[in-house]
This record gives sequence, structure tokens and C-alpha cells, in this order.
Amino acid sequence: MANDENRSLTLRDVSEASGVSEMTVSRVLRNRGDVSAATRERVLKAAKELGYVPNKIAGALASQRVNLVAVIIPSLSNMVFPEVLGGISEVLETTDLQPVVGVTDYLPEKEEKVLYEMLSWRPSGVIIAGLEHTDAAKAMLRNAGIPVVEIMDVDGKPVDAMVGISHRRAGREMAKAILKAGYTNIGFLGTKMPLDHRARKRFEGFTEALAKSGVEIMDQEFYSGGSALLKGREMTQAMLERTPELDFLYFSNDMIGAGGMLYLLEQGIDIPGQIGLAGFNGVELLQGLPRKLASMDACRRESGRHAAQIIAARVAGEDIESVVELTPKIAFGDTLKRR
Amino acid sequence: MANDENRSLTLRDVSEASGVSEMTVSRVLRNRGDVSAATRERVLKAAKELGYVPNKIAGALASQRVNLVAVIIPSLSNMVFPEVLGGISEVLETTDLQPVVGVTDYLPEKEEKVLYEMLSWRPSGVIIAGLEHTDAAKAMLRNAGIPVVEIMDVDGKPVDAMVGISHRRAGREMAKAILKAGYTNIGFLGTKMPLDHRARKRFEGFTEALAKSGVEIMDQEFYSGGSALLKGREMTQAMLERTPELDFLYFSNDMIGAGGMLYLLEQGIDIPGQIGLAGFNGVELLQGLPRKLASMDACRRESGRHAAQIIAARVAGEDIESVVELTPKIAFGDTLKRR
DNA sequence: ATGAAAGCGCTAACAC
DNA sequence: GTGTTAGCGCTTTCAT
Repeated sequence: MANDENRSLTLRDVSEASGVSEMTVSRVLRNRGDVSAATRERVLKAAKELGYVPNKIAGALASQRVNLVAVIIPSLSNMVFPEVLGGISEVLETTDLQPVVGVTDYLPEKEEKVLYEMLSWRPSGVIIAGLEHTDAAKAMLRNAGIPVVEIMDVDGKPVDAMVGISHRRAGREMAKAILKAGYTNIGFLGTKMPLDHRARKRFEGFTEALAKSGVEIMDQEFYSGGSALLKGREMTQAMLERTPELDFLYFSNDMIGAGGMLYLLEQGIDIPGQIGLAGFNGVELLQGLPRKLASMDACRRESGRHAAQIIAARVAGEDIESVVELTPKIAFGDTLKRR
Repeated sequence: MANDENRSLTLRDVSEASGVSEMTVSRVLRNRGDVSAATRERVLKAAKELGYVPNKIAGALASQRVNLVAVIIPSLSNMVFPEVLGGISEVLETTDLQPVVGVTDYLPEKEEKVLYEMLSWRPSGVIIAGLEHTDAAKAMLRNAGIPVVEIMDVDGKPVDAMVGISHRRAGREMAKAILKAGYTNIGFLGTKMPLDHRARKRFEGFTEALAKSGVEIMDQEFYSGGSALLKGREMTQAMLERTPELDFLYFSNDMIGAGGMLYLLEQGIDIPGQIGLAGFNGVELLQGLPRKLASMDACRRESGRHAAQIIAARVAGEDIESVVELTPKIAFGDTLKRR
């Protein structure tokens, strides 16, 4: 193990140590072209002894190829996104592509910046959450000359490919199921995130479908920050004190829904008889709660897988469907009457 | 907006479009050296109109500088790691360094591979979870010639710098608090992860401290996979049926602890009178549960921040303390008698 | 099966 | 303040 100077080892070092030309060393290290077993051994041995780590920067510049896929998501703490990432990794691991994650915190300008930074490394593809981006970001995506998959939403026009569910439709379906179950005094509890377009679209779809049946949301409340479970609990209490006639609560995510459920159970309220509940996402995490919250899977892992497949196929020059709408089904659980 | 060919724009394109030399364009784009306001404008205008995105690959090769920090963690779904990442980002955002995340799934060979891949991009520093790595990985870290911070554990010898808590000590402290509260029939419920060295060390510290007082764990059980909340519930039930005389359950993480707590509450068991409970991590998520679970903060965000500070300082050529032990305090919550 | 030369797109270092 | 030159460490291409 060498490298005592503060300089990285180069192909040349391996070349000298093994007495083989740089070019052949390069071939061995990349498994390309024919190299005799003998020289191959010598090279490998030298590389290992020296502790040589190839310089991908130089390699990428010379070959004009980078096996990186930029994955741009709003947040890591949301639980939803690590699952998407899981799906992406699962597929990319079968190729020589690697995901690189960038986080935007739901801020359009930060998204633009992160995208710019990532594109400056010339990745082979981009997977980005959502269909809403700044004009500059859209322009960059269009001009990058690489496959781009927008995920987790299909209510809009993609720059290139898109994979996900329709949140408008998800909202509508849930509204229909709630009405069908006979609830009419409906409250909505959500996050105060004007920039979470998917939550917004769900809300719009929800109210729209209610309106079609002549029903209006009776009360609503939005929170930001803090523990979602706790917030759900607090908001539920506040809302029911304010509007006791409510018979259904639709939560914009499962976590606050779970908080609401725990509160109601403590109050001895009959779920789903007296009050029904539903959340969104189908997070596995919450199995193990006293009741199973009605919810709707956002097809997170699946979206990730599809997106990665599209990138992989395109990079390989294959043709592949570029618009994929996934259709989640309602999980009624124990908190929404089934009709 | 140009770039219709399938070739990325280069500095040369901007140079030609603006009538300024490549070198000066480069200076403008990097804000380096003196450039007259006039030419600066012209360059910026041309770059923007063309939609030029610099090629960091070429830039990095030429300048021998890469503003990336490799962050290598076992998992993203564990909730713990996104928080560490948050701390890292928080600090790096004040510098021009950027974190790049690699995930190992708790597999040493995968860690080795991820590390190799990341080092081949010649990052400015490495932040890596844990002190246990393959010999090859340790050699790579040592030879990389860049600052390396091992985080989330200080029970061992670091390659370079380390930041985190002592899990052995955490286990010991919890054992002492439990004994002091008067519990003696203690059960342990954990994850079946031989490769999670931190959990292992906590367990060792725990049993060691008990042993010092002549106490032995009365029952133990380990799980793998599935929803932690649900597993906690199931394991708790199973263990109490098997060993009804238990008066305390120590869970290796808060999530299964919460599951256990929910089960016990449903059974109408008095917590912490009849049975006491404690978990580990202090996850904010769980606020909002009926009782606050006793736990111990792992100083996740703090660890991330410190680690990033060490990297940033070292990259800037500054001197900085390279071993930082954070000392978590026990949060007694509502499930561990305070004495 | 192996090697030599050219160059990827940028920046450091040095002119002017 | 601006331009010129010479690489950075690889891979491509072509020769042998």
C-alpha cells in the first residue's frame, strides 16, 4: 500500500509498477478488449498492491460517459421519498448506472440550483419529482439531451417522460368512497405547503368530487412543522371542538391521520361509526396501530422502479413507453365504512 | 435557447457567442479574477441565452478540485440517517461543498463497493457511519489523502476523525437508570442485525452494566423485517406470555418500543408501575403517542453537523478537534420511573 | 494482444 | 483586465 505523497495514484503508476502500457492497464481495469491472462494478472496485482482507485473524472471526460442518474426529490424525511429511491436503486443495481440524490426542500429555486449542479456533472439521466418546475429548470431539462423522467404525478405535461399516480383522481376517488359510505359532514386536515403540488391536487380533486354531489367541506385546517402524529392529534381535537357535527375526517397524510385516530380512540369515539377517517400514502410504518387507517397507496416504490427502467432503457438506446399512470386502490382499513 | 445537436455546450460556444476568450468566460462564470463589468455582462448574457451549463468534469480534472463530500450510510429508511444528513447539509450549505450520499444496506462488501465508487470521483472528504469496515475499505480511507470522519459511534479507533456517541455507554446508562428505578426482571427486544454494530454495542453495554449489579436479562427476542411498530406489538405479546414476571422491557429502537407500548396500554397494564419501557433514539416522530416512551437521543443531527464542520475546516486547511464524543441524556418520558 | 498519439473541456500559470 | 499555453488522467482511435 503506497501513496504517501498527497497525490492520487494514476494509471501511469500502475503502468510503471506492472511494466505494462497505460493503455493495457486501462483495458484490464475496465474489462475491455483482449488482454492476455498473464498481463491481466500482473496489472491486477500491481493495482491492488498500490491501492489504485481509478479517476472517474478523467475517465468520464475522455469517454464522454457518466454512469450517474440524477434523482431530485423534495425531502428525505418524508418517508415517501426514501421508498421511491428504493425502487430506483433496485432497478439501477441491475445496470451499471448509479443514482445520485439531490434534495430541494420543496423550494423551486433550490430545485433549480440542485438541478444545475447535477447537470454540470453530465449525468446519463434525470429522475425528478413533480411536474412543476421553474421555466429555467424546464429549459435545462429539455436542453440536457438526456432522458428525463418526472415522477409521482401525472396531472400535467412532462418535459419528456412521466410516471406516477394522478393525485386529482386520488382525491376524487376518496371523496366518492366517503360519500358512498354515507358520510356528509366532512372535515379536511392537511399540511400548509403551497408548494406541495401533489397535496394541492389531491385536495382539489377531493373538493371537486364532493361538489359534484353537492357536498362542501365543512371545516378545514392546515399545519406546518412539528411532529405529524402530535399535530394530527391536536388538530383533530381543535376541529371537533369547533365543529362537533363532523362525521368524517380526511387527512392529507397517514401520519396526521394516525394522530387523529389515536385521539379519537382515547375519547372513546366509535370509528368508523360515529366518525370515519382516511389518510393518504399507505405507509407501512403505521401497521401496528390499534386500527388500520383507511388510505391510498401512492405507488412509491413502483414509481421509482418504472422511472429507473425508463432511464435504463433510454440509455441503452431502447424504445420504451414514456407515460405511465399507476392507479392506486383505496385501502378501507378499519376507519372507513365499506359500501 | 440553443443546443439542438446532441452535444453539450462548451465554454468555447459561450466564448464565440460573446466574443470573449474562453479564459475570460471561465473567469466570469466562476467569479474569479478581475473582469470588467462590461465583458462580465456580455458573457453572462451569452451564457444564459445559450443555456450553458458548465462541465464540472472538465473543471474538476483541470483544477484538481471537487467540491463533493461522500456521505456513506447504512440505510435511508431508518429515519435516523436522514436526520444525520440534515445536520450535514445544514453545515455544508454554508460552504461550497456538497454532500453525495451512498447507501450500504448494512453490508460490508457493499460499503466497500460504494466507497470505491465514490472515491473514484475524488471527493474532498468522506463522512462514513460506524467504525467497522473491511480492511480494504479502511485502506482506501487511509490512502485517499482526504479528511475522513466516522460518525455515530466512538467505541473504537477511527481511521482519521470520529464524531458520535458511545453506544456501550448508552446501554450502560440505561441499565443503571432501570436498576435504580427498581426494576429487576428485564427483557430485551431488538433487531436481528449482526452487522448493526451500534445496536450490538448498546446491548453489550446494557448486559454488562446489569451484570455488575448481579442482574441478568430474563428474556430476549430479535426480529428482522416488517413494520417495526407491528413487530414491537407482536414481540411484546409473545415475550410476556412466555415470561409474565417481566417488569421492564428495553427495546433497541423507539419504533418497536412504541408498538410494545400500544399493546400494553390496550391490555390495561400500568406503565410504568407494572411494567416499565425504554427505547432508543428519541425520534420526534413518536410524539403524539398516548405516553412518551423513555429513550435516549443519539444526537443524530448534532453528529452530522460536527462531522461536516470537521470536513469543512480540514478542506480549508484549518486545524480542528478530530475526536468528538457527544453525550446523550436519558429522557425518562412516561414509561420509566424516575429515581 | 499491445502500444502511441490525440484530445475530452476546462483551469493554473504565466504573459501582455 | 484579458489572452495564450500547457496540461489534468483518462479513453478513443489507429497502428502494429
